[in-house]
Amino acid sequence: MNFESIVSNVRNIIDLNDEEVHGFTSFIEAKKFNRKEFILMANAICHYQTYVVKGCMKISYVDLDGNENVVKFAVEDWWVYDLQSFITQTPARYSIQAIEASETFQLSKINYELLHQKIPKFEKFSRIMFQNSYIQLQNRITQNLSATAEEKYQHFQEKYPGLELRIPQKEIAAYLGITPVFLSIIRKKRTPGSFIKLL
Amino acid sequence: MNFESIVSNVRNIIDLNDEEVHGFTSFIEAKKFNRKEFILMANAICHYQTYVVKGCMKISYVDLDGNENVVKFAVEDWWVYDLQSFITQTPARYSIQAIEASETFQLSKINYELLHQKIPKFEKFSRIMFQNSYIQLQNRITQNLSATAEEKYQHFQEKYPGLELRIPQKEIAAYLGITPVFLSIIRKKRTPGSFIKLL
DNA sequence: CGTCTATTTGAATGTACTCAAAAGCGGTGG
DNA sequence: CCACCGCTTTTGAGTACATTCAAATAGACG
Repeated sequence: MNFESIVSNVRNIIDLNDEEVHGFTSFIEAKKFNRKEFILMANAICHYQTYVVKGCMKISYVDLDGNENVVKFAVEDWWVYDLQSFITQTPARYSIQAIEASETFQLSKINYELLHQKIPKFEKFSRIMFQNSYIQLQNRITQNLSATAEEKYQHFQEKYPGLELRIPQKEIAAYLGITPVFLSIIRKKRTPGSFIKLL
Repeated sequence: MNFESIVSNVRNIIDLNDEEVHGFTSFIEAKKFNRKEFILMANAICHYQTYVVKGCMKISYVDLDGNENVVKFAVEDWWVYDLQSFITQTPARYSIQAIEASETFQLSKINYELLHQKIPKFEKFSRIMFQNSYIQLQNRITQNLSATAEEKYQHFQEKYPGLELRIPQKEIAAYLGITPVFLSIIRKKRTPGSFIKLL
């Protein structure tokens, strides 16, 4: 099992000696998901924090009109979970689903508590994770209030470089809050006839 | 000084005996603000958590196009502060301004730390405040992604009952992410000619 | 190869914005 | 108390942005 990426992800936030690294890795479990497999379904309890080693997930909900809205994508080196459900162990508002076949590490709620008891400095890690989630949400709000669909698409590309080549367009449309049809039009507009111009 | 409302606000989340109530109230300061006065300006450090006893505040930012976007209103019994700036003591992304003449209680960052040392159960209070802020943000995102301006206005009315009668319409428009002109049209449409129909 | 889903294209429609002008409203000073 | 000033709200016309619906095309997978 290769813990390299997840350990360095944690070490970006808190220092860990070798013993602590071993303590941490003994609490996490490797798990693979197939394309389209659900990690969490809405209204279930979120039992895991999931770290994506390889692949892509989406966290989303279906609104009253039946439209799916994607809150965020989680690609390599991202964490994903329904924060509220995980912390309070109440039914999740969101579902989490693999868009690509994915490899993950998961930290269960039980091990999460044990980890904090055993290595108290993970309090800081969790607090910063929480803060970062909050800041990410804020950024989405500030952008959605003001930006046009085209600007939002550009933000998406900057936030998730290359992801537009990996996943279906309708997932991106659900993230941007626009229809797949309109996203198609935007993308066409953004592709100047670069090839033809060379003739 | 009447601490009744703020103490019951805290007691909705954690139990406090009389001694703890006294400890808490000794850390907070009453402060009044005039209409249009700034509690916090963007790029300054947020030194206070502010609890609104009476009046109305807005927390907002100005985007690149020069448009003001209101993140939330704080009326009676609401807390308002730039969470990120307060916790990390870094420059604020948002500014906070009184819309009505307002009476508040403020908890400074320094007293916030002392309070947590002296009465550790305030850890829980802060954690829940944080969670609630997070959930509020989530709700805004989920609504903004899917709802039309008219639906958003309805949500606003449900979230802040009667507030549309107290504050200028342009503030509401800035909250909804639409122009004041368009909000005027929406409101007209939502007022069926009830009086005339009676004739 | 056939089926199913995703994407593209076009026309018609709806939603929200800009600009400009007029009307309303609150405060201030004479 | 009234007149005036500045700011907010309303109204209308024209425009831009984004959606719906339907049909055609392209891709993915067994």
